[in-house]
Amino acid sequence: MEYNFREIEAKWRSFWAAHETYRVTEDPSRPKFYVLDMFPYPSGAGLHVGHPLGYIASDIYARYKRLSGYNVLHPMGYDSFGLPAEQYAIQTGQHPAITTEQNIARYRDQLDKLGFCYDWSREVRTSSPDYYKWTQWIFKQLFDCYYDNTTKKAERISGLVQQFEANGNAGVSACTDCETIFSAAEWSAYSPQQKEAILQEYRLAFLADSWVNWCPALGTVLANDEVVNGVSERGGHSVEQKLMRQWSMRIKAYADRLLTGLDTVDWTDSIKDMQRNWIGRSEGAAVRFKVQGHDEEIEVFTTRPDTIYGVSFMVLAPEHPLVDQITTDEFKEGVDHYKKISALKTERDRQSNVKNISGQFTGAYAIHPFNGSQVQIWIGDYVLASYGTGAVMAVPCGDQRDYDFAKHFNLEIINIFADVDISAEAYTEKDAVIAHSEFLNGLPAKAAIKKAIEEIEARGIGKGRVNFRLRDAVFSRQRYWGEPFPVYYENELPQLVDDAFLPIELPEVDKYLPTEDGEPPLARAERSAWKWFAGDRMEHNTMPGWAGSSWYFLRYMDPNNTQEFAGKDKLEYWREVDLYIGGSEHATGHLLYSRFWTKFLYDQGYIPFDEPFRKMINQGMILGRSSFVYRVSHSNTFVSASLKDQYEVTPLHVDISLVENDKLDIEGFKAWRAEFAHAEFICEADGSYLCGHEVEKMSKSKYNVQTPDELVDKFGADTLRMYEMFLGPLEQSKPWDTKGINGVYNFLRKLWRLFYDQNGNLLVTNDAPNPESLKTMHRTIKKISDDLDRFSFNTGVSNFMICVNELTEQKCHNAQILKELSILLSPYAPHISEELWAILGNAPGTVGTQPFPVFNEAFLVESSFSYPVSFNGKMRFKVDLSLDLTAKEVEDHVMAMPETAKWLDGNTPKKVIVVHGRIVNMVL
RNA sequence: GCGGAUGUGGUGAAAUUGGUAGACACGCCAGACUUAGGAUCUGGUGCCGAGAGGUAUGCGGGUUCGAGUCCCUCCAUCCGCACCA
Repeated sequence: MEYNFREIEAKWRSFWAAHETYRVTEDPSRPKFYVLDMFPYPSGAGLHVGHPLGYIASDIYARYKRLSGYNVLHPMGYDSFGLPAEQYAIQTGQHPAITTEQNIARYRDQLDKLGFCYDWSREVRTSSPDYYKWTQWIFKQLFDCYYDNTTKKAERISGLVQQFEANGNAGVSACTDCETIFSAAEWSAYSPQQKEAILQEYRLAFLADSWVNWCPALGTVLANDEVVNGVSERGGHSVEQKLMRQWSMRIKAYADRLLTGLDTVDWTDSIKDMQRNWIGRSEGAAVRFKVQGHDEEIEVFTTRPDTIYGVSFMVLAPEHPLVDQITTDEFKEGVDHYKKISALKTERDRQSNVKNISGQFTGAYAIHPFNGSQVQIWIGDYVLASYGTGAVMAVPCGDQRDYDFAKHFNLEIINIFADVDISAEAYTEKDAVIAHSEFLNGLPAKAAIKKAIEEIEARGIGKGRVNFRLRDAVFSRQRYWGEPFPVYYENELPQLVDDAFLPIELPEVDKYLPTEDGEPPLARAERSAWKWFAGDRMEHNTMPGWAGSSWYFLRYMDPNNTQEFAGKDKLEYWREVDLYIGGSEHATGHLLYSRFWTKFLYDQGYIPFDEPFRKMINQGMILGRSSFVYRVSHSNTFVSASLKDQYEVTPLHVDISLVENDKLDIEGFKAWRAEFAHAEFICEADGSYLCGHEVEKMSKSKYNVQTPDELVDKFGADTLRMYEMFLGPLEQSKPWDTKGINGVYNFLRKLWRLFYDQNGNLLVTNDAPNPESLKTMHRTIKKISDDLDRFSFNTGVSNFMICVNELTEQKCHNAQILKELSILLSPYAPHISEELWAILGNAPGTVGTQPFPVFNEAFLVESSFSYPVSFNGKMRFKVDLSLDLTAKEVEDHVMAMPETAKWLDGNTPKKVIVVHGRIVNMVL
């Protein structure tokens, strides 16, 4: 009887479903373990073989932890709001909910085929009203809180208002954009509109006019992490800077804690560093410069206050609010022109023209706060409006960009470094001694920075300050398929919808496009289309994709709770995710936002932990292996790979299903597309057409997508699971190649043959296991658990192969051994393990809840060791010696051997190193 | 430019603490068997060499009895960030 994976896998899939084998409930008597996958966006293309890589690893680990006695939470769901379903809706008019539903069904089917042990009763979907009710609820809490720098946590706005009423805002230390200082009396005199405008500058979720990444092609704003190389991450459309009234999240408030929290989690250095860079903490000082002839002052941020005597000019961002005020009539035209050009430039243009120095003098002068000299004020787009104060003090001798700017516009360069040559470039190291700088003279940079800040503060012209690159995250999108805000407007004041009326559900609209006047799609909804409506209008924006994914891991703990986002007892039991597996592409998006929300919910006492993901592993990307045919230019003739250099050719992607071992299925190719029906071929000598190949990202457009479905169909889920693990270390990215899958398939068949012979006779015996087999088994137990503990799934598969090879050699069909092997293998290959477990006479469906086999070192004890004997570190021969021999006895034995005499060639070794049970080395 | 990672056979890779480099598998070569199968079994397979042997973990150096592993210089590839003051 052959290994019939089709029958076996179908049988156990339905058994597990019928018996709810993987359902979990809270159980205080057992320790918990939470294993989480990054939930997928259910796209129309379905899963390719790259997607399940991480899911397989986490599934193996979850099963391993279950065997080890843990109560394991291992859920799955869908990040089901998003762009593709909406684009499809725009094109076809079909409601995105329908597309989403279909895609989810396809995903579920594909996931089920792989035999994952998800507790599907806990499934979440971000687009389900039962779920986004709580996304809206969390938004409300963020709206109703501010960040208090004194208590170092989020606090309620009502407390802030009390402070304003009692003392104004002078004594409040909060994370805010508010620069106005007001007294209690002034506060109470403000109109409701004015009060709300001020509160918006404190709220953690707030409305503000801000410079945003506007993507005209998508008709929406994008967050910084959604803009890559100056174009939109999705679709690659150009992005420009625009001042718009948008919802934002004051993530800056958490910058410091997001940074320090990284020290407490077990993530890779690369992800941590990406987040650190993204947060971009820099220490320095804010210094105010007076503008000659104006009351206004310009504040700059610098990390090098020690170089302040090197300031020879100042540069403002073109968008800086004071530019118009200070520009003199003479330069007005030039400044206006420059501002216009900058505004038209897309983000990409600004980035790609790094070496293009441009700027414009404003005609205004600032007064140097220490030496009183006049410094020209310029505008230039190398200064960013959104970083620091949007203005810099230019120190050409110490900053290369300032240096280049000064050279280009022939501005003064003052050298304030002792014994440093700056004739060719700026000196940017922090190790020079400061000169020509009055009270800073003779100090090395580090001491000078400290001294300069003290002096700046003493003179009241500025302050030491820590600045972050991290910007507040834009939180609204001009889209249909996202969470509606629980907000309505009265006299243009945003009002929160009462909890009792949540969720605010998406209203039906006639079209999914923005309105003719550029309003978001929700503006199309009739008043009656809203199930709940108040005020003058509802909020028309929707939340971004990262809203729902910032807290989904909490909902799995209590997915059907209608009273809370998750019950206190459940949160207290499951706590943070113990193991999170997913791609590293979310380093500065999802992984930062979910940490932010977690810290906020912790501050407000809703959850008992402030980091969501204790340990994270980032699986590598599985790349596709694309195949190419080579079309001779201006013809319908294709030339085989080895001959292509003799022609002028264009490579074309060809569907990998038409190619086997680089050989093209010519008839299939002709039938593939009408344009190729009459193609001619210039072939190899043997008449075959060879394709070229290249490793690329897997994508539909490259025709290199391999779906798991066809492989499951051909080889079974257990084989695919093990093969994906066998490919190499989980974290490494690797090209997909099915060549080796036979090896894994053969392994499972070989395993099967330990149970049945070719004629279907059961071979299992019940006699006592022999010592050899026990040794094999216990060595395997040790290796498999060690491999799992260090997430080395690929060597795990190898060790199973070694084990089965050895047992086959030993003709071992012993029930006790095979029983342990079935348990051991069940995390990797759950279907066949259940089958074998049942064959051995155990209760069906219970292999996954057995105790993990106990390693007994006694079976491994060896009496002798084959010592490698090396000379000057080169191994020459081996000798079997008893492990009872002492080092001296080993040495004596080896010295007496004829082989030793041969290699010594008459010499006496200077030294003989004997490491007991390891090696003998002679030093000549 | 800054930060992170990775370089080992024809291929995917292994070597967890410095101790036999290449486990396991693919592929390839030779053979056996046969109900000719994507089957199974046996032997071989880093490179050079007929062999003895030599040589080999990106390059070059160092530490050590002994280095893929530790230290230094350099090179290449991949990923992330990038006018961040």
